[in-house]
Amino acid sequence: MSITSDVIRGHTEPIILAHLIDGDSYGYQINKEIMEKTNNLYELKEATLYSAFRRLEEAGLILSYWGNENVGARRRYYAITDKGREAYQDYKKDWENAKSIINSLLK
Amino acid sequence: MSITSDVIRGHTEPIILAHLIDGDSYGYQINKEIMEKTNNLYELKEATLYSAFRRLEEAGLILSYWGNENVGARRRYYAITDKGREAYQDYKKDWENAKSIINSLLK
DNA sequence: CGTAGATACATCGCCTGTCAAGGTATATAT
DNA sequence: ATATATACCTTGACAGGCGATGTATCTACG
Repeated sequence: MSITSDVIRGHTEPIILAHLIDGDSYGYQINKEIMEKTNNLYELKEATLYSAFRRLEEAGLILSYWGNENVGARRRYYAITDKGREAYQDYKKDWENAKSIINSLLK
Repeated sequence: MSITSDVIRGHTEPIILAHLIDGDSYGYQINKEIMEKTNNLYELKEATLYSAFRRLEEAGLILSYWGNENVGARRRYYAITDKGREAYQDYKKDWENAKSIINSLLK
């Protein structure tokens, strides 16, 4: 059983940030690793991924630069900023909070 | 710290169903009890609540009837259906699932 | 009596994140 | 040649949440 769009809403950004905490990466790879991590239970759709990158960059939580591959398709790498790390901690608190609220309302 | 709209998305319906499992109720009361249960951390907005009622009723997960109050404002009561109970169990599984997926992606 | 506040329902229209569909380009394998 | 994998990106539709607004009833207060 996979995860629904509604439930995932709002978690895309923290998921990306969490990934970037381990080091710079690029869209295609982030996508693949998330699928692997979840045993294909959750696939971040490309359109969702790229629109999240735009929002994160505009908010100053990540920054991007082109890789200098001389073979294969070009890659746009993303790096998390200090502001991004802070935001991630906030996100995490929100999530812990939301979890306990939702848990208390379902039974 | 309250809960964000994005994170709550998709949980409104199961929250209402969970409430109705304990017995029939009406909008205003459901709203109040949810606030109490969460110590005012989460307030289901009225517009959200009523639109969820419409969806749930249209999907056959709840049904509604007017109370026979002879004083005060009229109340529209809601009751959960068998189909609603089944749907609630599915929702719960989805939630357990989503929780573990999200947890595995944040750290 | 007027008015404020609680109870109770409802709708309209905007906002925002997700995603299906479509597109581009490079490299490798058959 | 053609398919597949890698890698990026945009557009437009969709749906749920919610601010704003409206209605009606009852109680309390001065």
